[in-house]
Amino acid sequence: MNVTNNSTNALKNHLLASLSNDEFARFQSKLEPVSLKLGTVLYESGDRLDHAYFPTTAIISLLYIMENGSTAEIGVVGNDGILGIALFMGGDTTNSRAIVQSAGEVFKIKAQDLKTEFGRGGTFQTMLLRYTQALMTQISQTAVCNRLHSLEQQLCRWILLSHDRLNSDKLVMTHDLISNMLGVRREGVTLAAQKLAEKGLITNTRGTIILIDRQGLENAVCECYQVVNDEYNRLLSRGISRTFG
Amino acid sequence: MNVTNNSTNALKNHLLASLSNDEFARFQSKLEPVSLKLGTVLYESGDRLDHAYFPTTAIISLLYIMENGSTAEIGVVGNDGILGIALFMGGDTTNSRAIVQSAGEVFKIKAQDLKTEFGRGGTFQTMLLRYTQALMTQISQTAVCNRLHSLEQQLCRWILLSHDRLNSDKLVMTHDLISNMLGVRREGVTLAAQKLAEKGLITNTRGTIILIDRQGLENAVCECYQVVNDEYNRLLSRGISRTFG
DNA sequence: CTCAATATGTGCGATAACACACTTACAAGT
DNA sequence: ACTTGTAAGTGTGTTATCGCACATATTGAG
Repeated sequence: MNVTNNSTNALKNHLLASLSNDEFARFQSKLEPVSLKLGTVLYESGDRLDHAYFPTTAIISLLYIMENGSTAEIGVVGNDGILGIALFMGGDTTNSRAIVQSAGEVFKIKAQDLKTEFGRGGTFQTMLLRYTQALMTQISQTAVCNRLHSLEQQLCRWILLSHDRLNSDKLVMTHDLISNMLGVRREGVTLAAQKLAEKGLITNTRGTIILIDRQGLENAVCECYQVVNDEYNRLLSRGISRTFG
Repeated sequence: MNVTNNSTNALKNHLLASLSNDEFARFQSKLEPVSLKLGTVLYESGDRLDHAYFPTTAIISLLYIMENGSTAEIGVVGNDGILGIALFMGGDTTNSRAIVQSAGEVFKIKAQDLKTEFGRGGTFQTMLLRYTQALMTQISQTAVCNRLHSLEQQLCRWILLSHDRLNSDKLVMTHDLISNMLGVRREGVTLAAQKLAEKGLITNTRGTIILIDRQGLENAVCECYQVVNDEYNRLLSRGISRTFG
Protein backbone atom coordinates (compact mmCIF):
# COMPACT_ATOMS: atom_id res chain seq x y z
CA MET A 1 0.00 0.00 0.00
CA ASN A 2 1.61 3.27 -1.02
CA VAL A 3 1.57 6.58 0.74
CA THR A 4 -0.80 8.20 -1.67
CA ASN A 5 -3.39 5.55 -1.06
CA ASN A 6 -3.01 5.84 2.68
CA SER A 7 -3.43 9.55 2.53
CA THR A 8 -6.46 9.37 0.34
CA ASN A 9 -8.06 6.85 2.63
CA ALA A 10 -7.22 8.86 5.69
CA LEU A 11 -9.28 11.70 4.33
CA LYS A 12 -12.36 9.56 4.65
CA ASN A 13 -12.15 10.50 8.28
CA HIS A 14 -13.90 13.81 8.69
CA LEU A 15 -11.56 15.18 11.31
CA LEU A 16 -8.49 14.46 9.23
CA ALA A 17 -10.25 15.92 6.23
CA SER A 18 -10.72 19.16 8.12
CA LEU A 19 -6.99 19.73 8.54
CA SER A 20 -5.28 22.44 6.55
CA ASN A 21 -2.79 21.33 3.92
CA ASP A 22 0.08 22.22 6.22
CA GLU A 23 -1.35 20.37 9.14
CA PHE A 24 -2.14 17.31 7.11
CA ALA A 25 1.29 17.25 5.53
CA ARG A 26 2.89 17.20 8.98
CA PHE A 27 0.43 14.60 10.14
CA GLN A 28 0.21 12.00 7.48
CA SER A 29 3.57 10.35 8.07
CA LYS A 30 2.46 9.69 11.65
CA LEU A 31 -0.66 7.83 10.57
CA GLU A 32 -0.59 4.09 10.27
CA PRO A 33 -3.50 2.27 8.59
CA VAL A 34 -4.83 -0.75 10.46
CA SER A 35 -7.61 -3.18 9.61
CA LEU A 36 -9.75 -4.20 12.55
CA LYS A 37 -11.90 -7.27 12.99
CA LEU A 38 -15.30 -7.30 14.65
CA GLY A 39 -14.94 -7.60 18.39
CA THR A 40 -11.36 -6.38 18.67
CA VAL A 41 -10.82 -4.50 21.89
CA LEU A 42 -8.76 -1.36 21.36
CA TYR A 43 -8.89 -0.09 24.91
CA GLU A 44 -9.91 -1.85 28.06
CA SER A 45 -11.54 0.17 30.82
CA GLY A 46 -8.82 1.79 32.90
CA ASP A 47 -6.12 1.47 30.27
CA ARG A 48 -3.48 4.09 29.74
CA LEU A 49 -3.76 5.07 26.10
CA ASP A 50 -0.77 4.50 23.84
CA HIS A 51 -2.52 5.40 20.62
CA ALA A 52 -5.48 7.23 19.22
CA TYR A 53 -7.48 6.04 16.23
CA PHE A 54 -9.19 7.80 13.37
CA PRO A 55 -11.76 5.40 11.92
CA THR A 56 -12.47 5.54 8.23
CA THR A 57 -14.65 2.48 7.60
CA ALA A 58 -14.64 0.82 11.04
CA ILE A 59 -17.09 1.65 13.81
CA ILE A 60 -15.94 1.64 17.42
CA SER A 61 -18.29 1.32 20.32
CA LEU A 62 -17.61 2.85 23.72
CA LEU A 63 -18.81 0.44 26.39
CA TYR A 64 -19.05 0.82 30.13
CA ILE A 65 -18.64 -2.38 32.08
CA MET A 66 -20.23 -2.70 35.48
CA GLU A 67 -18.95 -4.73 38.39
CA ASN A 68 -21.54 -7.44 37.77
CA GLY A 69 -20.40 -7.76 34.18
CA SER A 70 -23.35 -6.07 32.54
CA THR A 71 -22.47 -3.55 29.89
CA ALA A 72 -23.94 -0.51 28.17
CA GLU A 73 -22.81 1.64 25.31
CA ILE A 74 -22.34 5.32 25.95
CA GLY A 75 -21.38 6.32 22.45
CA VAL A 76 -20.09 5.27 19.11
CA VAL A 77 -17.20 6.56 17.00
CA GLY A 78 -17.04 6.29 13.25
CA ASN A 79 -15.45 8.20 10.43
CA ASP A 80 -16.86 11.34 11.99
CA GLY A 81 -14.46 11.26 14.88
CA ILE A 82 -11.54 10.02 16.87
CA LEU A 83 -11.06 7.40 19.52
CA GLY A 84 -8.82 8.48 22.38
CA ILE A 85 -9.97 11.95 23.37
CA ALA A 86 -8.60 11.41 26.89
CA LEU A 87 -5.16 12.03 25.40
CA PHE A 88 -5.79 15.68 24.74
CA MET A 89 -8.44 16.23 27.38
CA GLY A 90 -6.09 15.04 30.08
CA GLY A 91 -5.84 12.03 32.25
CA ASP A 92 -4.49 9.71 29.58
CA THR A 93 -6.77 6.87 30.63
CA THR A 94 -10.24 5.83 29.67
CA ASN A 95 -13.17 4.52 31.66
CA SER A 96 -14.74 2.72 28.80
CA ARG A 97 -13.91 -0.31 26.77
CA ALA A 98 -13.46 0.52 23.11
CA ILE A 99 -14.55 -2.39 20.96
CA VAL A 100 -14.90 -2.79 17.22
CA GLN A 101 -18.59 -2.87 16.46
CA SER A 102 -18.17 -3.09 12.72
CA ALA A 103 -15.02 -4.37 11.04
CA GLY A 104 -13.09 -1.94 8.91
CA GLU A 105 -10.13 0.37 8.71
CA VAL A 106 -8.75 2.94 11.10
CA PHE A 107 -5.68 5.14 11.13
CA LYS A 108 -3.57 4.82 14.21
CA ILE A 109 -1.39 7.54 15.69
CA LYS A 110 0.97 7.51 18.64
CA ALA A 111 -0.27 9.22 21.76
CA GLN A 112 2.60 11.70 21.83
CA ASP A 113 2.16 12.68 18.20
CA LEU A 114 -1.48 13.45 18.76
CA LYS A 115 -0.73 15.50 21.85
CA THR A 116 1.93 17.46 20.04
CA GLU A 117 -0.36 18.37 17.20
CA PHE A 118 -3.16 19.28 19.58
CA GLY A 119 -0.76 21.49 21.50
CA ARG A 120 -0.04 23.53 18.39
CA GLY A 121 -3.55 24.91 18.46
CA GLY A 122 -4.96 25.73 15.08
CA THR A 123 -7.80 24.16 13.19
CA PHE A 124 -7.02 20.70 14.40
CA GLN A 125 -7.33 21.63 18.05
CA THR A 126 -10.57 23.42 17.34
CA MET A 127 -11.99 20.44 15.51
CA LEU A 128 -10.96 17.98 18.22
CA LEU A 129 -12.64 20.07 20.89
CA ARG A 130 -15.76 20.47 18.81
CA TYR A 131 -15.84 16.78 18.19
CA THR A 132 -15.56 16.15 21.91
CA GLN A 133 -18.44 18.51 22.46
CA ALA A 134 -20.52 16.60 19.90
CA LEU A 135 -19.62 13.32 21.56
CA MET A 136 -20.79 14.74 24.88
CA THR A 137 -24.13 15.47 23.30
CA GLN A 138 -24.30 11.91 22.11
CA ILE A 139 -23.48 10.54 25.54
CA SER A 140 -25.93 12.87 27.25
CA GLN A 141 -28.71 11.98 24.89
CA THR A 142 -27.98 8.31 25.47
CA ALA A 143 -28.33 8.89 29.20
CA VAL A 144 -31.72 10.48 28.78
CA CYS A 145 -32.86 7.96 26.19
CA ASN A 146 -31.95 5.11 28.52
CA ARG A 147 -34.23 6.61 31.08
CA LEU A 148 -37.19 7.69 29.05
CA HIS A 149 -37.62 5.71 25.87
CA SER A 150 -38.68 2.21 24.95
CA LEU A 151 -36.36 -0.52 23.87
CA GLU A 152 -37.91 -0.54 20.43
CA GLN A 153 -37.20 3.15 19.97
CA GLN A 154 -33.68 2.70 21.18
CA LEU A 155 -33.06 -0.14 18.81
CA CYS A 156 -34.17 2.14 15.97
CA ARG A 157 -31.77 4.77 17.18
CA TRP A 158 -28.96 2.29 17.40
CA ILE A 159 -29.56 0.92 13.91
CA LEU A 160 -29.72 4.40 12.40
CA LEU A 161 -26.58 5.47 14.23
CA SER A 162 -24.73 2.47 12.85
CA HIS A 163 -26.12 2.92 9.37
CA ASP A 164 -24.92 6.51 9.28
CA ARG A 165 -21.38 5.38 9.90
CA LEU A 166 -21.50 2.57 7.37
CA ASN A 167 -21.54 2.40 3.57
CA SER A 168 -23.96 -0.46 3.59
CA ASP A 169 -27.53 -1.31 4.54
CA LYS A 170 -26.29 -4.58 5.98
CA LEU A 171 -25.42 -4.63 9.66
CA VAL A 172 -23.45 -7.72 10.65
CA MET A 173 -24.50 -7.94 14.24
CA THR A 174 -26.07 -10.53 16.51
CA HIS A 175 -28.90 -9.76 18.88
CA ASP A 176 -26.59 -10.74 21.68
CA LEU A 177 -24.04 -8.09 20.75
CA ILE A 178 -26.72 -5.46 20.35
CA SER A 179 -28.10 -6.36 23.76
CA ASN A 180 -24.69 -5.67 25.26
CA MET A 181 -24.61 -2.28 23.62
CA LEU A 182 -28.08 -1.31 24.68
CA GLY A 183 -27.65 -2.77 28.14
CA VAL A 184 -30.71 -5.03 27.87
CA ARG A 185 -31.46 -8.74 27.58
CA ARG A 186 -30.81 -10.57 24.36
CA GLU A 187 -34.46 -11.67 24.24
CA GLY A 188 -35.54 -8.09 24.44
CA VAL A 189 -33.58 -7.26 21.31
CA THR A 190 -35.06 -10.28 19.53
CA LEU A 191 -38.55 -9.09 20.35
CA ALA A 192 -37.90 -5.51 19.34
CA ALA A 193 -36.22 -6.59 16.11
CA GLN A 194 -39.23 -8.78 15.31
CA LYS A 195 -41.54 -5.83 15.72
CA LEU A 196 -39.42 -3.70 13.40
CA ALA A 197 -39.32 -6.54 10.88
CA GLU A 198 -43.12 -6.94 11.04
CA LYS A 199 -43.42 -3.28 10.21
CA GLY A 200 -41.20 -3.85 7.21
CA LEU A 201 -38.42 -1.57 8.41
CA ILE A 202 -35.69 -4.17 8.58
CA THR A 203 -35.09 -7.81 7.85
CA ASN A 204 -33.93 -9.84 10.73
CA THR A 205 -31.85 -12.89 9.92
CA ARG A 206 -29.25 -14.82 11.81
CA GLY A 207 -26.33 -12.53 12.48
CA THR A 208 -27.44 -9.75 10.17
CA ILE A 209 -29.93 -6.98 10.14
CA ILE A 210 -30.65 -5.40 6.79
CA LEU A 211 -32.09 -1.95 6.71
CA ILE A 212 -35.05 -1.78 4.35
CA ASP A 213 -37.02 1.34 5.09
CA ARG A 214 -34.76 4.07 6.35
CA GLN A 215 -37.53 6.66 6.36
CA GLY A 216 -39.75 4.32 8.32
CA LEU A 217 -37.06 3.90 10.93
CA GLU A 218 -36.66 7.63 11.20
CA ASN A 219 -40.37 7.90 11.84
CA ALA A 220 -40.25 5.22 14.50
CA VAL A 221 -37.16 6.47 16.33
CA CYS A 222 -37.27 8.79 19.32
CA GLU A 223 -36.20 12.38 19.02
CA CYS A 224 -32.79 11.51 20.47
CA TYR A 225 -31.48 10.41 17.11
CA GLN A 226 -32.13 13.67 15.34
CA VAL A 227 -30.93 15.83 18.20
CA VAL A 228 -27.54 14.17 18.15
CA ASN A 229 -27.37 14.26 14.38
CA ASP A 230 -28.13 17.95 14.24
CA GLU A 231 -25.48 18.70 16.80
CA TYR A 232 -22.85 16.76 14.87
CA ASN A 233 -23.75 18.64 11.73
CA ARG A 234 -23.71 21.97 13.46
CA LEU A 235 -20.38 21.47 15.16
CA LEU A 236 -18.55 19.50 12.54
CA SER A 237 -20.00 20.54 9.22
CA ARG A 238 -17.06 20.66 6.93
CA GLY A 239 -16.86 24.32 6.16
CA ILE A 240 -13.19 23.64 6.64
CA SER A 241 -12.94 20.80 4.17
CA ARG A 242 -9.99 20.27 1.90
CA THR A 243 -9.17 18.21 -1.14
CA PHE A 244 -6.15 16.02 -1.28
CA GLY A 245 -3.55 17.44 -3.67
CA MET B 1 -18.46 43.75 49.31
CA ASN B 2 -14.81 44.45 48.80
CA VAL B 3 -12.42 42.91 46.35
CA THR B 4 -10.54 40.91 48.91
CA ASN B 5 -13.71 39.23 50.04
CA ASN B 6 -14.71 38.41 46.50
CA SER B 7 -11.34 36.97 45.76
CA THR B 8 -11.28 34.86 48.86
CA ASN B 9 -14.72 33.54 48.10
CA ALA B 10 -13.85 32.86 44.52
CA LEU B 11 -11.12 30.50 45.68
CA LYS B 12 -13.77 28.24 47.10
CA ASN B 13 -14.19 27.13 43.53
CA HIS B 14 -11.63 24.44 42.88
CA LEU B 15 -10.90 25.43 39.32
CA LEU B 16 -10.24 29.03 40.25
CA ALA B 17 -8.13 27.84 43.14
CA SER B 18 -5.95 25.93 40.73
CA LEU B 19 -4.88 29.04 38.86
CA SER B 20 -1.37 30.36 39.26
CA ASN B 21 -0.97 33.69 41.02
CA ASP B 22 -0.45 35.39 37.67
CA GLU B 23 -3.48 33.84 36.12
CA PHE B 24 -5.68 34.58 39.07
CA ALA B 25 -4.53 38.17 39.24
CA ARG B 26 -5.53 38.68 35.62
CA PHE B 27 -8.77 36.87 36.18
CA GLN B 28 -10.22 38.21 39.35
CA SER B 29 -11.33 41.59 38.07
CA LYS B 30 -13.42 39.78 35.48
CA LEU B 31 -15.31 37.80 38.09
CA GLU B 32 -18.61 39.03 39.36
CA PRO B 33 -20.21 37.40 42.42
CA VAL B 34 -23.87 36.54 42.08
CA SER B 35 -26.31 34.96 44.49
CA LEU B 36 -28.71 32.49 42.97
CA LYS B 37 -32.07 31.31 44.21
CA LEU B 38 -33.35 27.76 43.97
CA GLY B 39 -34.90 27.13 40.59
CA THR B 40 -33.21 29.96 38.71
CA VAL B 41 -32.57 28.98 35.12
CA LEU B 42 -29.12 30.10 33.98
CA TYR B 43 -29.27 28.61 30.52
CA GLU B 44 -32.20 27.32 28.57
CA SER B 45 -31.67 24.48 26.14
CA GLY B 46 -30.43 25.90 22.85
CA ASP B 47 -29.28 29.19 24.31
CA ARG B 48 -26.20 30.97 23.09
CA LEU B 49 -24.03 31.44 26.16
CA ASP B 50 -23.19 34.95 27.25
CA HIS B 51 -21.51 34.00 30.49
CA ALA B 52 -19.89 31.14 32.28
CA TYR B 53 -20.27 30.50 36.00
CA PHE B 54 -17.95 29.21 38.69
CA PRO B 55 -20.09 27.97 41.58
CA THR B 56 -18.76 28.32 45.08
CA THR B 57 -21.73 27.42 47.27
CA ALA B 58 -24.49 26.96 44.69
CA ILE B 59 -25.19 23.70 42.88
CA ILE B 60 -26.29 23.75 39.26
CA SER B 61 -28.07 20.89 37.62
CA LEU B 62 -27.78 20.09 33.92
CA LEU B 63 -31.16 18.97 32.64
CA TYR B 64 -32.19 17.59 29.30
CA ILE B 65 -35.75 18.38 28.30
CA MET B 66 -37.58 16.08 25.95
CA GLU B 67 -40.26 17.05 23.46
CA ASN B 68 -42.99 15.66 25.69
CA GLY B 69 -41.77 17.79 28.57
CA SER B 70 -40.18 15.07 30.62
CA THR B 71 -36.75 15.86 31.97
CA ALA B 72 -33.64 14.09 33.17
CA GLU B 73 -30.44 15.27 34.73
CA ILE B 74 -27.20 14.43 32.95
CA GLY B 75 -24.84 15.99 35.44
CA VAL B 76 -24.36 18.41 38.26
CA VAL B 77 -21.88 21.25 38.71
CA GLY B 78 -20.74 22.53 42.08
CA ASN B 79 -17.66 24.21 43.46
CA ASP B 80 -15.64 21.54 41.71
CA GLY B 81 -16.32 22.92 38.28
CA ILE B 82 -17.61 25.41 35.80
CA LEU B 83 -20.87 25.90 34.00
CA GLY B 84 -20.51 26.83 30.36
CA ILE B 85 -17.92 24.48 28.91
CA ALA B 86 -19.43 24.91 25.45
CA LEU B 87 -17.68 28.28 25.36
CA PHE B 88 -14.23 26.81 25.15
CA MET B 89 -15.17 23.49 23.60
CA GLY B 90 -16.81 25.23 20.70
CA GLY B 91 -20.31 25.75 19.49
CA ASP B 92 -21.20 28.42 22.04
CA THR B 93 -24.58 26.90 22.73
CA THR B 94 -25.83 24.29 25.14
CA ASN B 95 -28.29 21.44 24.77
CA SER B 96 -29.20 21.34 28.40
CA ARG B 97 -31.08 23.57 30.75
CA ALA B 98 -28.90 24.76 33.61
CA ILE B 99 -30.99 25.22 36.72
CA VAL B 100 -30.07 26.07 40.29
CA GLN B 101 -30.57 22.94 42.33
CA SER B 102 -29.35 24.44 45.55
CA ALA B 103 -29.30 28.16 46.27
CA GLY B 104 -25.95 29.80 46.77
CA GLU B 105 -23.22 31.86 45.23
CA VAL B 106 -21.47 31.69 41.89
CA PHE B 107 -18.90 33.85 40.15
CA LYS B 108 -19.91 35.00 36.74
CA ILE B 109 -17.56 35.76 33.87
CA LYS B 110 -18.22 37.11 30.40
CA ALA B 111 -18.01 34.60 27.59
CA GLN B 112 -15.25 36.46 25.82
CA ASP B 113 -13.11 36.80 28.92
CA LEU B 114 -13.29 33.08 29.52
CA LYS B 115 -12.39 32.29 25.94
CA THR B 116 -9.46 34.65 26.04
CA GLU B 117 -8.03 33.08 29.14
CA PHE B 118 -8.60 29.58 27.78
CA GLY B 119 -6.80 30.58 24.59
CA ARG B 120 -3.68 31.50 26.54
CA GLY B 121 -3.10 27.87 27.35
CA GLY B 122 -1.39 27.28 30.66
CA THR B 123 -2.69 25.68 33.81
CA PHE B 124 -6.15 27.08 33.40
CA GLN B 125 -6.67 25.50 30.02
CA THR B 126 -5.36 22.21 31.31
CA MET B 127 -7.70 22.30 34.28
CA LEU B 128 -10.73 23.21 32.19
CA LEU B 129 -10.10 20.33 29.83
CA ARG B 130 -9.56 17.94 32.69
CA TYR B 131 -12.73 19.13 34.32
CA THR B 132 -14.60 18.53 31.08
CA GLN B 133 -13.17 15.04 30.98
CA ALA B 134 -14.37 14.43 34.53
CA LEU B 135 -17.81 15.76 33.64
CA MET B 136 -17.94 13.34 30.72
CA THR B 137 -17.31 10.52 33.13
CA GLN B 138 -20.17 11.75 35.25
CA ILE B 139 -22.51 11.95 32.28
CA SER B 140 -21.44 8.55 30.99
CA GLN B 141 -21.92 6.92 34.35
CA THR B 142 -25.35 8.51 34.58
CA ALA B 143 -26.22 6.98 31.23
CA VAL B 144 -25.26 3.53 32.38
CA CYS B 145 -26.83 3.98 35.80
CA ASN B 146 -30.11 5.00 34.20
CA ARG B 147 -30.12 1.76 32.32
CA LEU B 148 -28.93 -0.71 34.90
CA HIS B 149 -29.69 0.38 38.44
CA SER B 150 -32.75 0.71 40.61
CA LEU B 151 -34.43 3.94 41.49
CA GLU B 152 -33.50 3.48 45.12
CA GLN B 153 -29.83 3.18 44.25
CA GLN B 154 -30.02 6.19 42.01
CA LEU B 155 -31.66 8.25 44.69
CA CYS B 156 -28.77 7.35 46.98
CA ARG B 157 -26.34 8.43 44.33
CA TRP B 158 -28.16 11.68 43.81
CA ILE B 159 -28.27 12.49 47.51
CA LEU B 160 -24.57 11.74 47.95
CA LEU B 161 -23.67 13.78 44.90
CA SER B 162 -25.56 16.75 46.29
CA HIS B 163 -24.16 16.31 49.76
CA ASP B 164 -20.61 16.36 48.42
CA ARG B 165 -21.20 19.76 46.90
CA LEU B 166 -22.89 21.19 49.95
CA ASN B 167 -21.71 22.25 53.40
CA SER B 168 -24.80 20.88 55.06
CA ASP B 169 -26.58 17.61 55.73
CA LYS B 170 -29.86 19.31 54.90
CA LEU B 171 -31.08 19.11 51.32
CA VAL B 172 -33.87 21.55 50.59
CA MET B 173 -35.56 19.65 47.84
CA THR B 174 -39.04 18.38 47.11
CA HIS B 175 -39.73 14.91 45.80
CA ASP B 176 -41.17 16.52 42.74
CA LEU B 177 -37.94 18.31 41.92
CA ILE B 178 -35.90 15.20 42.51
CA SER B 179 -38.20 13.26 40.23
CA ASN B 180 -37.47 15.76 37.47
CA MET B 181 -33.76 15.29 37.98
CA LEU B 182 -33.89 11.53 38.00
CA GLY B 183 -36.40 11.40 35.18
CA VAL B 184 -38.91 9.36 37.13
CA ARG B 185 -42.36 9.85 38.68
CA ARG B 186 -42.78 11.86 41.83
CA GLU B 187 -44.44 8.88 43.52
CA GLY B 188 -41.41 6.78 42.74
CA VAL B 189 -39.19 9.20 44.61
CA THR B 190 -41.59 9.23 47.56
CA LEU B 191 -41.44 5.46 47.76
CA ALA B 192 -37.68 5.28 47.43
CA ALA B 193 -37.20 8.02 50.02
CA GLN B 194 -39.48 6.15 52.40
CA LYS B 195 -37.37 3.04 52.05
CA LEU B 196 -34.20 5.00 52.77
CA ALA B 197 -35.87 6.62 55.76
CA GLU B 198 -36.99 3.23 57.09
CA LYS B 199 -33.40 2.10 56.92
CA GLY B 200 -32.44 5.13 58.97
CA LEU B 201 -30.25 6.65 56.28
CA ILE B 202 -32.19 9.89 55.87
CA THR B 203 -35.15 11.73 57.27
CA ASN B 204 -37.83 12.59 54.86
CA THR B 205 -39.95 15.62 55.68
CA ARG B 206 -41.91 18.05 53.62
CA GLY B 207 -39.51 19.83 51.32
CA THR B 208 -36.34 18.65 53.01
CA ILE B 209 -34.24 15.55 53.18
CA ILE B 210 -31.73 15.34 55.98
CA LEU B 211 -28.82 13.03 55.61
CA ILE B 212 -28.35 10.93 58.75
CA ASP B 213 -26.13 8.00 57.94
CA ARG B 214 -23.67 8.90 55.23
CA GLN B 215 -21.81 5.62 55.52
CA GLY B 216 -25.07 3.72 55.23
CA LEU B 217 -25.90 5.59 52.04
CA GLU B 218 -22.50 4.78 50.62
CA ASN B 219 -23.17 1.13 51.33
CA ALA B 220 -26.56 1.30 49.65
CA VAL B 221 -25.48 3.23 46.56
CA CYS B 222 -24.46 1.61 43.30
CA GLU B 223 -20.86 1.61 42.18
CA CYS B 224 -21.51 4.57 39.90
CA TYR B 225 -21.08 7.04 42.72
CA GLN B 226 -17.59 5.98 43.63
CA VAL B 227 -16.41 5.61 40.06
CA VAL B 228 -17.28 9.23 39.33
CA ASN B 229 -15.81 10.41 42.59
CA ASP B 230 -12.52 8.65 41.96
CA GLU B 231 -12.29 10.14 38.51
CA TYR B 232 -12.86 13.65 39.82
CA ASN B 233 -10.17 13.15 42.41
CA ARG B 234 -7.75 11.70 39.93
CA LEU B 235 -8.20 14.43 37.35
CA LEU B 236 -8.69 17.42 39.57
CA SER B 237 -6.81 16.71 42.76
CA ARG B 238 -5.38 19.99 43.74
CA GLY B 239 -1.70 19.30 43.36
CA ILE B 240 -1.80 22.73 41.77
CA SER B 241 -3.49 24.51 44.65
CA ARG B 242 -2.62 27.99 45.77
CA THR B 243 -3.24 30.22 48.71
CA PHE B 244 -4.58 33.71 48.37
CA GLY B 245 -1.93 36.23 49.28
C1' DC C 1 -23.80 -35.18 5.60
C1' DT C 2 -23.53 -34.82 10.22
C1' DC C 3 -22.37 -32.69 14.33
C1' DA C 4 -21.38 -29.02 17.26
C1' DA C 5 -21.60 -24.41 18.05
C1' DT C 6 -24.06 -20.50 17.76
C1' DA C 7 -28.17 -17.53 17.03
C1' DT C 8 -32.80 -16.89 17.42
C1' DG C 9 -37.57 -17.80 19.01
C1' DT C 10 -40.86 -18.67 22.79
C1' DG C 11 -43.19 -19.15 27.17
C1' DC C 12 -43.93 -17.87 31.88
C1' DG C 13 -43.75 -15.93 36.34
C1' DA C 14 -41.59 -12.00 38.86
C1' DT C 15 -40.81 -7.23 39.44
C1' DA C 16 -39.98 -2.36 38.96
C1' DA C 17 -41.78 1.44 37.41
C1' DC C 18 -45.71 3.45 35.19
C1' DA C 19 -50.35 6.35 34.91
C1' DC C 20 -54.01 8.04 37.20
C1' DA C 21 -56.95 9.22 40.91
C1' DC C 22 -57.27 10.47 45.25
C1' DT C 23 -56.35 11.53 50.36
C1' DT C 24 -53.74 13.45 53.95
C1' DA C 25 -50.53 16.62 55.93
C1' DC C 26 -48.23 20.80 56.34
C1' DA C 27 -47.18 25.82 56.20
C1' DA C 28 -47.89 30.58 55.16
C1' DG C 29 -50.88 34.43 54.63
C1' DT C 30 -55.26 36.90 55.52
C1' DA D 1 -58.46 30.31 63.00
C1' DC D 2 -59.31 29.47 58.45
C1' DT D 3 -58.17 29.09 53.89
C1' DT D 4 -55.35 27.93 50.21
C1' DG D 5 -51.66 26.10 47.87
C1' DT D 6 -48.28 22.79 47.90
C1' DA D 7 -45.95 18.47 49.33
C1' DA D 8 -46.29 13.91 50.41
C1' DG D 9 -48.62 9.44 50.97
C1' DT D 10 -51.69 5.70 49.19
C1' DG D 11 -54.24 2.40 46.20
C1' DT D 12 -55.22 0.00 41.90
C1' DG D 13 -54.44 -1.69 37.73
C1' DT D 14 -51.12 -1.73 33.63
C1' DT D 15 -46.97 -2.36 31.17
C1' DA D 16 -42.15 -3.05 29.97
C1' DT D 17 -38.52 -5.48 31.01
C1' DC D 18 -36.34 -9.06 33.52
C1' DG D 19 -34.59 -13.90 34.61
C1' DC D 20 -34.72 -18.34 33.52
C1' DA D 21 -35.61 -22.47 30.92
C1' DC D 22 -35.88 -24.51 26.85
C1' DA D 23 -37.04 -25.28 21.76
C1' DT D 24 -35.77 -24.41 17.13
C1' DA D 25 -33.06 -22.78 13.32
C1' DT D 26 -28.80 -21.78 10.93
C1' DT D 27 -24.02 -22.11 9.89
C1' DG D 28 -19.49 -23.92 9.44
C1' DA D 29 -16.13 -27.55 10.32
C1' DG D 30 -14.93 -32.12 9.82
